[in-house]
Amino acid sequence: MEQVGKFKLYSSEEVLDKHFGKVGTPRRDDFERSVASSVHAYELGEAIKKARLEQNLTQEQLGQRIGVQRAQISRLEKGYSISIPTISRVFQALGVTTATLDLGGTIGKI
Amino acid sequence: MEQVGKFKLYSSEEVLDKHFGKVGTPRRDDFERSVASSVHAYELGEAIKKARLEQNLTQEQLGQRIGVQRAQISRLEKGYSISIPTISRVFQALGVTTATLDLGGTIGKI
DNA sequence: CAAAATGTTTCGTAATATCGAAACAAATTA
DNA sequence: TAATTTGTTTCGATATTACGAAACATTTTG
Repeated sequence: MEQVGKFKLYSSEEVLDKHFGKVGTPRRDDFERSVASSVHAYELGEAIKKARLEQNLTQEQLGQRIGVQRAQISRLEKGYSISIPTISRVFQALGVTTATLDLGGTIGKI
Repeated sequence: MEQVGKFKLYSSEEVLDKHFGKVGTPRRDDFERSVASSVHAYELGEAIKKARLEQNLTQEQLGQRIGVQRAQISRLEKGYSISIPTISRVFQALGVTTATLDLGGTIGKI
């Protein structure tokens, strides 16, 4: 692992070892045989939604915290593209300080 | 910590505990007295540059891997805003699978 | 030092993302 | 079930980001 300012960079091996175990272990072998998955904005939206619901907030209420309509929160949760500044604002409003994005595999629209 | 698809969510406390130690320890107390820092695109650019140089690649060569001019790589490393799909493509081209972005504190232009 | 390679910046255009308004849909509550 | 609340979608306007071309600057190499 490597630190650059606030960013930590991991090699593919490090991430795979950590998430699926070393090469030769069952889980890792399963992974190696599988197709690499993509990161989708959808998943990011799911994360936002989950965090919001755990705090029993409506989209309206979350929207008020960052100054947008509930329609906009809906769009973000549905995964219709989202930028880093927006991610920041939303997660900050939810008190979530860090989000880890796995950027490996085939990357689609996010 | 909480997992939502490929995303891990941490509370502010978890992140602070991990990075600076529990409340009461010297490092943490130093942090508590300090001003929360921002995430800047600059740092992300620094991370890209560092990863690129470690592989002895020129901006031209990295650009070829993702199909852009060296001018574009320069801009990304300089931190003139960068989107998630772009982060994905660049880090993937560099073989970096995961980047952790700390989204807490006051977020500036990124 | 001269030439080549590498990195930076500006300009302009194209592609993406933001987001309110307002209609529509689904879920909740009285 | 009727009313209200909550969530979704479309439309259109505005803002932001991507990025080539090309000029300029810096660094490296012969």
